[in-house]
Amino acid sequence: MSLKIATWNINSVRLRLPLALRYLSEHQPDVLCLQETKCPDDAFPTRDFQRAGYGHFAIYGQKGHHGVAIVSRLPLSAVGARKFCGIGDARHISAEIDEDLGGRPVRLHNFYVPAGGEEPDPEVNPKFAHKLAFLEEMQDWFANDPVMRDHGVLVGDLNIAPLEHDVWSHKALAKVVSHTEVEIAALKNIQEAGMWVDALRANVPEDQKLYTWWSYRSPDWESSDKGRRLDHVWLSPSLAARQVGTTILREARGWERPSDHVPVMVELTSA
DNA sequence: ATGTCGTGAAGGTCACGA
Repeated sequence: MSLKIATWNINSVRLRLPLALRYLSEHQPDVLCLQETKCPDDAFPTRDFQRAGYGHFAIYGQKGHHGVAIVSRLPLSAVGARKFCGIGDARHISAEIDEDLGGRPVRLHNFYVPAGGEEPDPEVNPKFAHKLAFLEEMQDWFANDPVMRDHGVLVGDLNIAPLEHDVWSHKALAKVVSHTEVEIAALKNIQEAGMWVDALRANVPEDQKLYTWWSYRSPDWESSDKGRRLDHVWLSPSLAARQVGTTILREARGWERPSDHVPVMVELTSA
């Protein structure tokens, strides 16, 4: 037996509901974490997910922008949504998955980290300052709250591609928001504070290119392949030992009216 | 530097965020 957890920045859950249902049907994750749902909670398409066998929800959305949700066929409990930087802008939700994995439930965190705007200078760009403050608060939280990081899975669109081969050109993107030194250092600090293990890179050597996002602005995304690894799955040590594998569904970028991000899944063994 | 999406509030297109 195993537990399969997926994460996907879907860029509007209502517009792309058919794609979400297709993904669930074809790949059968137990739990799907969504970002950029762009959907108020009372308009979330729970009925459609229920019909597909996913009847448990943890939702934190708002009108227009951002928004996160956990859609599950397993019961969820202890749902929490943390407001970072004193702003309730629907960027984090967590829940416990009541599935026996080594004798205790799994704590799942679903994040949508601020994109950070264009200019990588917190002095002139308040969006970049917000991103850095958000990352620092994540670090403090996981450093100081062992319960929140214990037996945990952290997923989401972290909007940072940390390694050289997490972007199509390390040199071209050195000063582009998502791959700057200061962001990469901040992400590393969070990882260390929470003792998180990077599950995607556990299966793919660091010298191989690995992407989860391709810009809409490139009409030939597949041939030019100028991607970035912005979406992540992190595991606490107790769960890293249970990892079976990960899958990045690159083909979903070529689906009709796609998101610019593709679904990412991790499989954990319960044996 | 360019490019393309989705949403909301207007108002029959544009601003904004990404």
